[in-house]
Amino acid sequence: MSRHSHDHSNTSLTRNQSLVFAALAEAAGPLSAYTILDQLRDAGFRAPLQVYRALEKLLEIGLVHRLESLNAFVACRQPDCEIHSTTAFTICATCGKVGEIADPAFTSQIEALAGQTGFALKKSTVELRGTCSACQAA
Amino acid sequence: MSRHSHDHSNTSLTRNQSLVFAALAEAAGPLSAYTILDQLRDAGFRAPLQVYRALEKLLEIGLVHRLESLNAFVACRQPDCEIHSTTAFTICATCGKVGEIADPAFTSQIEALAGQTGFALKKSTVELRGTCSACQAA
DNA sequence: TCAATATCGTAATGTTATTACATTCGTCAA
DNA sequence: TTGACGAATGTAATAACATTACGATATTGA
Repeated sequence: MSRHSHDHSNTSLTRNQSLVFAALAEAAGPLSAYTILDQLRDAGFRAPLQVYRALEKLLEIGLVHRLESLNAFVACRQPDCEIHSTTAFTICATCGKVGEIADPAFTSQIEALAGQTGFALKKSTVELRGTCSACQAA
Repeated sequence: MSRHSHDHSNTSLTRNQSLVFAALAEAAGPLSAYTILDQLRDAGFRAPLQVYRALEKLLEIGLVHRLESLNAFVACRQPDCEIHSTTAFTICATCGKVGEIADPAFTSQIEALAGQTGFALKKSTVELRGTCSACQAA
């Protein structure tokens, strides 16, 4: 195992991993690790580490993203996020919902930008804060 | 006052603000709030809030940046960071040093990307993790 | 001077994440 | 089948990061 494929199917999750993923998949927006913990008390979760360990695995698989600017996590909404190396997240200040934008041209530009200074890029964090179109309309 | 100019001169800082800024300006890399606190014990700092309050002001002025993916802070290295609305940070995994890249074309592309989905962009966080050219050479 | 605003000091608390250690589960080869 | 090994789990304690609350002091401007 331990292929770094981000294929979202055919990966067998453990019970804890499934529970954490389900919590995120059903949520309207990002959840903190401790919010997940609280939601899973009834399922037997007792300690933060149970959540963090599941998250670690889910992040590795690519089923979940971490939002650095929120210290929170979201389920990946893209069917094939392995194709697009860089995902930009839009985070609405009003409704809290998170969107994912995967644009190959954007990815290239980030790589080019890093390349200009000889920086060997490993991972990009792009988080855009603002107001989503729905909330602007309202 | 409360102009949102990012002009780095002609702003009068209080004692606490100056101390915090000096700590960051002299550091080789980003510092956490608690590291700053420890460094300023001798100067009379006793509590985290003294650091956080100074940082809040320095961030507002634009003298300091917050690195979300590190929970840490750096002094702004650009003479005129008000011109470039979006700064991309490169964070070296080896030496810990942080670089700032301000590219107008990149800024435009991020704005365009957000615009595609009708997202009203307020603030962008772009943090690139990898290895700087110096550390690759070594 | 007086009021308004910004800053400061201190303590307590809240939130996020990790370390340490012991145990259990799953798989696979001998 | 057994037993060895790696992955996953359970639990407690602690570390690291950040904010709330409250009161005092300083600065500024009408």
